[in-house]
Amino acid sequence: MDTAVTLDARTRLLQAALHLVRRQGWTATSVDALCADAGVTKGSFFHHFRSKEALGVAAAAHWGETTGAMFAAAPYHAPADPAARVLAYIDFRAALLHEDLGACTCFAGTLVQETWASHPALRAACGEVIRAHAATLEADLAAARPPGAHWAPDSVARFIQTVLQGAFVMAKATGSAETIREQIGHLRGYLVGLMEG
Amino acid sequence: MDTAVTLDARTRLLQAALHLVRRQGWTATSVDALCADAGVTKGSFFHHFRSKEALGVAAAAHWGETTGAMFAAAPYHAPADPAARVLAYIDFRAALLHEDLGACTCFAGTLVQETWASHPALRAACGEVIRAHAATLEADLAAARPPGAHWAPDSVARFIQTVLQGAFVMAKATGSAETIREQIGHLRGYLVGLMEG
DNA sequence: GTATCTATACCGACTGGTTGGTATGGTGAC
DNA sequence: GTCACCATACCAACCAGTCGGTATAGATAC
Repeated sequence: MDTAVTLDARTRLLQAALHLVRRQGWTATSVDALCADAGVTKGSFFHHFRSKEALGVAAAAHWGETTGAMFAAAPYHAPADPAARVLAYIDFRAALLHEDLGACTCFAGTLVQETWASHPALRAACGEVIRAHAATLEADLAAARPPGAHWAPDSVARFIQTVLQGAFVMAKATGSAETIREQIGHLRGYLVGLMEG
Repeated sequence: MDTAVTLDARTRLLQAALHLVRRQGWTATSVDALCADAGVTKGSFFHHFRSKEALGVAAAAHWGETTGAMFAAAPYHAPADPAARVLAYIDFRAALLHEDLGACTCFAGTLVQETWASHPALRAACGEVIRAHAATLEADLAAARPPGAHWAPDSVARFIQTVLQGAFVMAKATGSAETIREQIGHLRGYLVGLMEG
């Protein structure tokens, strides 16, 4: 028993990265702080990761895997109508929100905003995670697209992520997660308009 | 002559902050780097600013003033129809884009994403700059709102900023400013739908 | 059974360099 | 003189990363 609490050091470091980087940013999160949060020593850190950047790349992949599994198992796939599934995804994203912005905002979006110009490997890893998540919406959007509509499913999938990422920034600026809910409402209205033809 | 090049040290430091923070982020931009970029010494830095954080607050205000003056003087206010003015603003934002993301993305959005939890003064300064810019759109949106429409001008003004901020994050993730243009296209379509009633 | 070998996981003191910030001194305008 | 402005030298704390070493477990040999 107890295996859920006693994770291996590598996984604890990845979780510490998600925890601290979402709250403090990448540069402000030191290797020592990551080790303290994970309850491991510096020797252990550099045994598992060649560098701080390598941990960041692995953490982005870890973020993609854990959130990917969570979304794959979520109930919004249930409706028979593809347009209803898209809107159920939007409502599911809204239901995930709470006032602790450090726990409900996007790790990849936060990380890439800070490292896009200086750390190409981190930029690529974050870009891939966001692209892959957006891609999971394309099939439902394509099926929900009225004949003759002037929009592309992949472009709308990116727009959904754009609004979410922007809402996270705006929420951090206003200090309240309520901002995100408001913006998701506008996004929902736009999608309804697109899909009802 | 030559006054445009020989700005005072304080202004050069503020411009250095805009230049470096937009490309490297807040924590990764050191006081020494700011001084080197501005061509001043550390003594001068701490003569004009009590701390690095104080420079950040002043830089956010400087960003609000310079961009505010630029938008106030922009041609998108010309159309007689308020809905046309809103769409002209959107098109103006699109026209400002180019491939150098470090020069066409938002200083306040970049800064607040990194400092919202750890530097309350910076968070407040960035939040105010973004709020003030969004507020400049409210009058035109209110005038363009069809009678009986179910949207609030201030909320839509925030949505416009949300999409722009999100598009900047997505552009950094994909590595191309073309992403921003695509997202602004969706935003334009949503606004047309809202304003034509 | 046990001695030996090998690989993985982990530890924490240490290093060279950087950080934000300070102390102090100079210099030109009024 | 004095005061705003700037320069230089300096500091303690902190940074990412290194290094010599230990602990443990499984495989192989005899």
